[in-house]
Amino acid sequence: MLHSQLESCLRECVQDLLPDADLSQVILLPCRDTRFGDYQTSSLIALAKQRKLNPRQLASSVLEKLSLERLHIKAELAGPGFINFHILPQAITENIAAACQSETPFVRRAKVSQSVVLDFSSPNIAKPMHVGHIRSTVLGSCLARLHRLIGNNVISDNHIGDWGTQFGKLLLGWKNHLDKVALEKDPIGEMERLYKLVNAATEADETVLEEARAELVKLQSGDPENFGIWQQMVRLSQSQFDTLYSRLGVAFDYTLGESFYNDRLKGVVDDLVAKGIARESEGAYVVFFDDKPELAPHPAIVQKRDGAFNYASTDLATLEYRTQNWKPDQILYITDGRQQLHFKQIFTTFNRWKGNTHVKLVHVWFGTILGNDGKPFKTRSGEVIKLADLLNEAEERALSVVSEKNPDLPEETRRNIARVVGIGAVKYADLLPSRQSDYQFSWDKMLAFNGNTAPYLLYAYARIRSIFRKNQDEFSSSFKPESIEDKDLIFSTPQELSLAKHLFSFGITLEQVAEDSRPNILCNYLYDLAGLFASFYENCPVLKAIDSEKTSRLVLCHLTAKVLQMGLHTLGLETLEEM
RNA sequence: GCGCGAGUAGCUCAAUUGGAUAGAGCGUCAGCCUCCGAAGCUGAAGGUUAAGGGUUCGAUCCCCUUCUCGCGUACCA
Repeated sequence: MLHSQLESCLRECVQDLLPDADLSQVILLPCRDTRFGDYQTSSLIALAKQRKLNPRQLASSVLEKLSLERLHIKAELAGPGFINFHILPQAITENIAAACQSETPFVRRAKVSQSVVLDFSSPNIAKPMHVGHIRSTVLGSCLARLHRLIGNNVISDNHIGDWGTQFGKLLLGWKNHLDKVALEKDPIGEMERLYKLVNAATEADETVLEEARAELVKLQSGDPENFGIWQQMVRLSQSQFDTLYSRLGVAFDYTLGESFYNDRLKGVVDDLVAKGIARESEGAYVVFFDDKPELAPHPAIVQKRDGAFNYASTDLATLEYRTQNWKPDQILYITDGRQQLHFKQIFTTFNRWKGNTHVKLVHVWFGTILGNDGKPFKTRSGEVIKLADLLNEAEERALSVVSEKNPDLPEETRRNIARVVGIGAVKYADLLPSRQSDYQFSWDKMLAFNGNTAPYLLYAYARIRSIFRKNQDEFSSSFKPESIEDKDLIFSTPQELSLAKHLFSFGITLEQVAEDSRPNILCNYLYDLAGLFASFYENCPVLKAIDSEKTSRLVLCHLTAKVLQMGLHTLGLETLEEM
């Protein structure tokens, strides 16, 4: 990989000159403004400053020591102490030819494979998955794919909400008001109806609430009848989840819900109390954070006054289980930003409880999806939007667009295109905004065929595939990328050069995404790639070119398609041969 | 009150975490189909990055003050 080779060279030079320098501070990045060069480092300015050296002088001594002939890169000193690097033509052909040999071109596998646990999606039993589950599910599965692609070891775990006080009301409703026909037809809808029914009744009548509590206590103490009903509710819900996950192309290695940790909760709290981490306060067991100013006003309850456990105790038990059984290097929790305080409490408590385990705990939080009015996205009547309805509408809208643009395609083909485009558009629209900000949901923007959208990227891919179909039909020539050598290649137009160089940055982009769990960086990279391809496509005829020019352009098409496909798959999108 | 976010072109959003002249899409205006998919491409106009101060070679980004909005803040997750 050109970038990492160059960065290593740079670091070696710095080490020779300043043996005690922290090399992780020496960073090489693709140039923002390509007029200056292809790669740039500004690290030497900072380094010189720390040591009270003249930045330009330091940069110039580094420059003298750098020998880049082997890499075919030209370097120059600029401004207050930048070094700009220009990729020479030989480096481009060599690296493009090398990429042709790879199954995953331009991707750099991790030197040391990390073990990463991802906690995402986490829907609740007996409730429909709704718009609020999109971001966690889409972002989480994207990160899982990303870590696998760059060579990490991934364990995804769906921590479903299958235990809690709501089951008292559900059980009461199930026993007294269950409509078996409705349950058959729409299990989640029926369970939701039961919950709402009983919930309303409890508000009107105190005794109903008592009955519900009694059912909950029976469930918790292992009453066979209630346990059996609960199992049914879990099974019915899980099958609905599975339907949605399959539409979304999402899979989990484990589904260990809250109930899995039931029999560990008491032990967790006992241990916390024994170690002096939690203590009794106002009847509850509570962890205080007096030594941490930001958390001092926010103690965490690990066992409620009525003796019940809550999500803090469950999350601690879960964390203990995961670290003991899976020994991960990192655990990523992909949830709503509103849980920031909760996870700060959990992480702090866990570190105090288990000492300094090496596991890195990260709360990957995200903002809210808003409607056109800038308020949380709801239906007109104020209801939460169900995920299934959202996906249906996305596919319907996509189908009507495809049918309008391409009426001659058979219906089955159009439906498949609509599926890929519709679901892809939902996912892409969710991953594109920087995750910590809220974003405004818009069908029109999402399914537009221009701008930074899924359809635009899928279109770029489909156009490339169309070139290869035509190449075979009309020219009956077969194209074998694996037999390409650098001497077969020549790139001369600015469009070819920009496109080729942008391909080189795929690997570093993936690493940046993994570093901060920010897929929008990948979205923007792919959008730029598609844009560069589009202008290459306008300016550089492929099939009409001859000899090495044609080969070179076919290679660029091939690698662009490959990178687009890898990138889109990482985001969770399928690709289409035609659309 | 405290904490976490957000405030960037008319609108919706970016900006490689301190880099050189802040970028896209929509909308507006002007061009490009006897040419591999026009679902595309090229160009123009549009900015005191909420306001003010500070740090330095350099600030949308870091620090301080102020304003506006969202979320969280002892027993729901």
